[in-house]
Amino acid sequence: MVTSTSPVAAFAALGDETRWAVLEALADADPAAGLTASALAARLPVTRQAIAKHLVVLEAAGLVDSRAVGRERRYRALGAELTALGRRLERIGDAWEARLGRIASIAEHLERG
Amino acid sequence: MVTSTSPVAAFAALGDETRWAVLEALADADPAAGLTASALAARLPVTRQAIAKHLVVLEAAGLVDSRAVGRERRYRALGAELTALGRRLERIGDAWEARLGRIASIAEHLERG
DNA sequence: AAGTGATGCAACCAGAGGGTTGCATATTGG
DNA sequence: CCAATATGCAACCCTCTGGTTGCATCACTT
Repeated sequence: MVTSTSPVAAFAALGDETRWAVLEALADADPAAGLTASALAARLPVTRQAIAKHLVVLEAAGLVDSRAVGRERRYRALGAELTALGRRLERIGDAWEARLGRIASIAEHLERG
Repeated sequence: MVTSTSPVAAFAALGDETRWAVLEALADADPAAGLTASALAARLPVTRQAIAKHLVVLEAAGLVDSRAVGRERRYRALGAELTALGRRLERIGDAWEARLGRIASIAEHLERG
């Protein structure tokens, strides 16, 4: 797990429609090659610079990968990180539900005396 | 599934530390009773009004539940929604990874001739 | 060597958002 | 009925952020 930053940052990163559009475009692209900021800007209705900023956020959140290839920089979507984040959320939710279950069973015991 | 709004809104809601603090406080509380905005404000270092706004966001995102009890309003954390959201994320991540796997296997086939 | 295309950095703008204070309103308890 | 407590609503402030334009830079191609 290379998940460097806090999950909260990752959720904040996922809390923006444009960023999802970027992620989906990256997921659609050839993972081996990746996509450049310019290529993404061609597909989406915002400037290259705006895309670049989103990519910074996504990379800081660990949801995206980049490598320099000559004069361009190729980005890839990291599905595994998304999966890990999802599992984390799932565990937390389950824990909360479990607590609810315990309370319910205690209440049941009390009722029965 | 009562998940009304878009998942993006839910992620945005989860992209704030204070909101996590609120959620955790709610998860710690007795689920049957819940907590009021005032009670939460007593536990956290922000105003009741700030808490109230966060609760609006969390409820709109479907992560929190509320019911009026006399003159007060009790909030509960909905762990199940969190779990569902987590599963969703997991599925998307897995799909992206699967695509990566397909590409890899195609490449392998091509190499073998 | 020169032109072209891609990136990076900086300034700037407008709107959203987290936070506060203040006040009005409603409901409970004596 | 009256006082106390909890909520709701509104205005306001400041920061963050998504977006833009403009310019400098750097690497590939011819």
